[in-house]
Amino acid sequence: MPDVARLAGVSVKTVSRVINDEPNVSTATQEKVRAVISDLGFRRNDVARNLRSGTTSSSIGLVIGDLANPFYGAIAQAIEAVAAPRQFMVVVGSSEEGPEREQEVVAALCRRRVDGLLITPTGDDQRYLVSEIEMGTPMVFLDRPPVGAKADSVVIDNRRGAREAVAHLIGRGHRRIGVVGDSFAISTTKERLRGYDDALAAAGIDKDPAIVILGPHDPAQAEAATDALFDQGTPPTAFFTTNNRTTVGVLRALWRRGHEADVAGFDDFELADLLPMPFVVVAHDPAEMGRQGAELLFSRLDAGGSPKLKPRRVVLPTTLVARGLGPPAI
Amino acid sequence: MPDVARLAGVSVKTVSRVINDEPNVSTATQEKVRAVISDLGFRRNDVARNLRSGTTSSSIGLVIGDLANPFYGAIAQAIEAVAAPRQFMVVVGSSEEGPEREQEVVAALCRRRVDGLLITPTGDDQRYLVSEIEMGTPMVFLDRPPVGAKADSVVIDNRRGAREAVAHLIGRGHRRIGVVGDSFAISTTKERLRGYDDALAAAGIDKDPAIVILGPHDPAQAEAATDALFDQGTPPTAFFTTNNRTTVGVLRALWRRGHEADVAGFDDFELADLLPMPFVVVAHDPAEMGRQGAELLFSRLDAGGSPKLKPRRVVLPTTLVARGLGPPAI
DNA sequence: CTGAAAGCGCTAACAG
DNA sequence: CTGTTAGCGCTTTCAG
Repeated sequence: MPDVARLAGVSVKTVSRVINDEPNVSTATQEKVRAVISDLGFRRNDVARNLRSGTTSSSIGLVIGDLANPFYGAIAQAIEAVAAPRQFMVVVGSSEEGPEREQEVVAALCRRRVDGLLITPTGDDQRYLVSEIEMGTPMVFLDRPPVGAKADSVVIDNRRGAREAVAHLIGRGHRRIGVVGDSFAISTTKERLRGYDDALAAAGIDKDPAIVILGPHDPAQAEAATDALFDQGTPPTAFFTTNNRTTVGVLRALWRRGHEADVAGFDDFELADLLPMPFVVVAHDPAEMGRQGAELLFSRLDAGGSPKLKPRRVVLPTTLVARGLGPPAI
Repeated sequence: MPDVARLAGVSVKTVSRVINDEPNVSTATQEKVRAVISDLGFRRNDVARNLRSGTTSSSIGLVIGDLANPFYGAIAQAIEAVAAPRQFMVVVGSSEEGPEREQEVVAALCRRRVDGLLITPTGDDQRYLVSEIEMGTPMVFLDRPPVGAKADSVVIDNRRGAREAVAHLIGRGHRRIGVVGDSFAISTTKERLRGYDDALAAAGIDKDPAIVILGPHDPAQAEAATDALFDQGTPPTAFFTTNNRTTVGVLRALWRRGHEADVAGFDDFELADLLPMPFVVVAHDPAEMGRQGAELLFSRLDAGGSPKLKPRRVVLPTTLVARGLGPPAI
């Protein structure tokens, strides 16, 4: 920038004025400066700019699980769509590897002084964030609320969605309903299981822990778990699955085995409508989660980031939808 | 940091040494400093740090299309996985809205002084990047090579993959093979179409432009295009589709119409194996594309970013895979 | 082993 | 309309 100033025969401040479209620069000077700028291929350094003005880095951090999972991809996409028009960039870090990684990523993002954080928590303890929150970094939790820290969150009505799904299976005459779900350490799994319990209790059905398998994290593991359920004891006549990964696995196993059971799964997914057997899903809108989370974060930022506004919590609705081909399962 | 120094009774340089694990600090001093740091909740400001040391921001920019598309999601995920162990963050910007947006995002990323760029180009003209490349910003193009600029790229063997797919349809006896594809402005569409032409030519079949529809950008549009092909003139007996979006649309239409034609589609996708009709896909590995692209970028960075190493080009292979249920279509 | 001074590239605050 | 001076928070350089 001093180079530009020298060649244009003006002061650095004038150059600064020109590149920031500030008023009070004569048109002649402007043109001279712009000419030199394009001559030199000069580009403003936003890092230094933000350092000086101190307040904003015009970037938000996104801590998220596997982007290859369309669920997370949709969230990320929606966030970027909200950030872009505001000239904010999104810095992403994967939390998939576990709670330690989550903390590392958050720390790295804070060191870079992102203006705010959007977090899909992995661990079940966010106390490590309280000091950060108190220091005034706005953050919004997506999909799962923070544990041990007060912050905004956007979540799904997990319990109700699960209850409706399982009640639907019961309504179809099932009394022995197995579960194939992701790790119980994940709070959404817990909530969805609570909905399962609710529905059983409401129908006066005793829960049989032997047909509840928690842990499978991808379709292959869920498929194996389903087989295990059939190969020992009295198999379930229907399955409830806690997310799209496990739903896919269970459907695969059932298809292979000749569709021996009904299925109700949490999360909708593409092509669900074209799978060769009927089932139902608890549908919701991941993009809406990203969108609302980002809006929430920006409303905090616009409000000047006073950390003492009480945490807001948005709960997104679910709907039970019939999927798959064949006689509708709803 | 001056605060920390004062309270610890040392100089800022010593604090700097401690937070960077530099040698030559007595254990006693270290402990004193660390104590004050955690007392104050001090966090190193990486922005300022990078400003001074000038060289690296420890971040790479990713300009990519819709992250909600699993194809792009897989790429992004793989890139993050390569960057994370090197302590690099990934700053993402969506290019989906078109070439202008692509340029804006790239400019914003460069102003932030990312160390390198990974780009999935939207436009068909990257001449705007030559000055940036000459200034020494390493960049790698993914999925499509740059036009009008010299840079590394990782692409798929589009032409060969398409040729094999269409040859396969011909081998099954088809001579009237329709195309439903994304915009011809996208270079991958062009290449895949060239493969289609190759296969027809090799079999001595005349191309009928009336059954080649280019433009559909999502499944719904592709579905409508398929219907249009059936509702006017002599319909094709088989379809070639240029990406997973259009494949899904065509399959939807065919299923609705009672599977009146064979299909070969570019790109594999989840659950393809469970769809209720047989078809083939040109499979490849998007994650591998992201991984290799990121590795390429880092190898440039490690090499000090000398812009004059000649551009490398990685071409990823494809395989023809039978998908769907029913009598194998391969 | 430790510190003082200079400065990264830019903008804020105040002059002219 | 334009310029000068300071300084963002840190690291580099060189001197103790």
